[in-house]
Parts: sequence; structure tokens; C-alpha cells
Amino acid sequence: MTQTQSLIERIREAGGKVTTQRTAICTVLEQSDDHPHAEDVFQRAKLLDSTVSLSCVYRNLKYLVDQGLIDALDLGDSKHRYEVRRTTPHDHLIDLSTGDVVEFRDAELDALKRKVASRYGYRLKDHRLALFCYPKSATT
Amino acid sequence: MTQTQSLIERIREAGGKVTTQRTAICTVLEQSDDHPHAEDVFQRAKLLDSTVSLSCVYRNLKYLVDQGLIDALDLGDSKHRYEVRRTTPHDHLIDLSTGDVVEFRDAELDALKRKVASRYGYRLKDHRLALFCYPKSATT
DNA sequence: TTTCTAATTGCGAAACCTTCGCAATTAGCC
DNA sequence: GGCTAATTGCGAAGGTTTCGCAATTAGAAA
Repeated sequence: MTQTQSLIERIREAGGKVTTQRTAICTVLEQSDDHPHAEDVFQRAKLLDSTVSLSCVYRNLKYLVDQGLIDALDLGDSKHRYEVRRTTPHDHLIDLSTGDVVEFRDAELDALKRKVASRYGYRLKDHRLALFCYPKSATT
Repeated sequence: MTQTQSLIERIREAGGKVTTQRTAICTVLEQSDDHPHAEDVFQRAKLLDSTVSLSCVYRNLKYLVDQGLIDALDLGDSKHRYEVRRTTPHDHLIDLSTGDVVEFRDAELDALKRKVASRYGYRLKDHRLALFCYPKSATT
């Protein structure tokens, strides 16, 4: 029961097969903190294992999402972006002047989301919050 | 300066042309409160004007978004969904057991979003919040 | 080690949503 | 009515994602 198990370790425990392609893809995801989309993952994984194909990347991303090991994000553009799921959920702030993505977490905000859901008779299962912002200093 | 101007009235004021197709599309949007996607709008608009084409729908949706008259939403699936923009912004709660979309607004939540953005040195320009929920009574 | 089987892969094709190019039409203005 | 630029329909093309199928391979069993 390691504190931080790697994706591959968790796949193995779950009975998934550990292929070289899957290993490369997981390594890429663990080493990327920039919310890469499928094509990004593909390009980076090819450097680790030249046999990785694009459809293999898509299949593994889907597999990992289904396993609950990574999350698919919708950050405004038409492509899905991915990140390894961490124990602490968080939201995203998109810098409209640079495209940078800032991760944040706010307990008060989390509580309020649940409270609002409850007010309407619901129990919060999941959520997506993206804040699109400009730097304070910017004029636009 | 009518309280509630129709989309077509606002298009005319802005100098846009009022075609039968555009009128049908705007009528559909104004009569739909279920956040239709492009194909939905197309099917409904065809009933009002059989000459409406799918590309015309896409072009007009884009046009209306650019004009700030409607909003494009990302509610989890891969398609854009649309709604007439109202004076009061709001967020969305998705009922995972039925797929229903509940609109809500919470001033405290709005203020907190701005506060969080500010904490990171940003000014909130826009945001997307979707709460995925189950009814309180549901077991899952 | 060898064998077996189901999971996984590569490839290309296809599906899906959306945009585009271009010639034809049309709304709004003179 | 006639002019002009905006708008349209059509089909093609674009971009992202999925799928079908035969070939490969990881992991288990012998």
C-alpha cells in the first residue's frame, strides 16, 4: 500500500496487461503536468516507444478514464485534455492571455457546490469548474 | 428599448440580414429551453422552414454566439449545446439519472469565483460550472 | 520452457461534429 | 426595378475520436 502508486502498478493490480505501449503512455501522463491532449500524449509516447500508435493512445486514454485513473478535461477547445487523477480534486483557471492552466482548490467553493446541489434536491457526484480569466494587470 | 427584445429584432438593429432561415433558427432557440445542440436546432427549424440546411444552422449558431446573443455550452457530451443569453448568467446542474439540466444561480458562488480568481492574480472574464448530481433519494 | 488464450496492438477506414469553398440566391438600400 | 454585399445550399473537407480485423503479445497454466 504505497502512498503514491504508479499508474502501471495500479493497472497490474487491477489485472490489466502491462504492455510497452501502455507503459510509455502512462509514463508520459505521469511526467506531464500541462494537461496534454491525445496528440500530445502520442508525440511524447513515441519518444519512449516508437511502436506506439495514435489509436493505441486513444484506447489507453479511454481505458484509464474508465478505470478512474485519469480524468478527461474540457477546457474550452475542442480536444479532450488529460491529467492523472489525484486524491484531491481541483478546478482549473485558464489564463486567456497565454492559454496557461492554473490548478486550484478552494474548500469554501467545494462546500458551496454541494450546498447548491442540495438546495435543489441533489447530491453532488462530480463537477467541472473552469474559470476563464485575464491577469489583473491586463487591459483587456 | 423593449424589455425583452427578440433575437431577430436585435439582429436587425445590429444591421444583420433577416432571412427566413435565420428567423426560423432564432424562433427555435427562443422556444427551446432544453439546451438543444446543432442537430436539434436543425430538425426543429426545418419544421418552420423546410429550406434550412444544417450548415446554415451551424453558421447562424456561430453568428449568434459571436454577436453575444446566445451561449454555447459544454455539458459533458461532445456536442455544443446552445441557449439564448439572458441578462442573468447562471450555471448548470445535470441530473445523472435522467439527463435533465437544471439551471441555477447563486450569488455567493459567483462572488467566490471572482474571489478565487483574484487570489491567483486574475480577473474573472467568464466561467463554466457544471454540477453532475444524483437525486438525494437515489441510491447510486 | 512451452503452450494457450484473451487482451492488446497497428493499420486503415469510418464515424462524428463542425467548418469551408463556391456558385446561386436574396435582403436591404438606392 | 436594380445593385451589392450578406447569406444560403450543397458537397467536400477538416479535425478529433472510434471501430473492425487480423496480427501480436502478456500473463497464466502446464
